[in-house]
Amino acid sequence: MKPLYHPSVQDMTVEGILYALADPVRAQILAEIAAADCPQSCSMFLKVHNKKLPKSTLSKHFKILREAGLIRSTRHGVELHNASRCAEIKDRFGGMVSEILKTYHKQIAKK
Amino acid sequence: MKPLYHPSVQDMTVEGILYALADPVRAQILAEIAAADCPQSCSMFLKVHNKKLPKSTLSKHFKILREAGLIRSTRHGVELHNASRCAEIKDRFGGMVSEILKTYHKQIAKK
DNA sequence: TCAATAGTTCACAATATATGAACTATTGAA
DNA sequence: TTCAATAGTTCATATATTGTGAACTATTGA
Repeated sequence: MKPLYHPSVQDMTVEGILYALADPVRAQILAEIAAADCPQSCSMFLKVHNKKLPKSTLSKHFKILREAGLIRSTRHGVELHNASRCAEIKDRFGGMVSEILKTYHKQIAKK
Repeated sequence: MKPLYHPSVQDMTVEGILYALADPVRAQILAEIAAADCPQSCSMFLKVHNKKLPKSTLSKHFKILREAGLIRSTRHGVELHNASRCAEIKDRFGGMVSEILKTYHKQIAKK
């Protein structure tokens, strides 16, 4: 299988991150990955979110998060483990990303 | 002329703001409006940025910022004055928006 | 070897975007 | 008043992007 592309921190861009997080589904995926204490598989979201999304769509969401630099995906057997890169990117983007997730969280809580 | 739509703060969304700011041109427009001490016209950007963008495109960028809730546009004679709504939205979104602009600024400075 | 599972890629229909051209609104001057 | 100039919007449409079912690849365990 083609290796998964992960940008280095210096190749990441603000616009790439904002594009990735402008979709509430992706923001929620990142929030759940960041909140979990172990890496999460893609299929976990299919189950948790009740298969509302086709898996090709979910796969693409993960790819966008990965190529924006927000998550790191590593293969473990048949599945991918997705971990947040928040710690790694903190110097350059961390405050922004956590503000975004925090503000989404407030918005969801309000509804 | 059709009145310009401005959402109330409670009708604004995180995704709408991120969508608007995921475009570096729009982020720069907002940064310049927020940094200026008086409201800025749309055509000012045409001049400052050397007419690199068609005015229909620029008009659309302003509309997106406006309808995301980030700027307020008021007609003064033949032109629109655009002012940042940062103060007004600070409670709900201010930290996020200023982090985004700050992070863009760092990115531009680095290049 | 084969079935099961996880995820990706492909194809393409549906949707969104950018921009030149035409249009509307306002002003100031003749 | 009319008219030209200026600011900005809207329209039409060509181009690009997105979402998704179907087909495919990779890995594992039986």
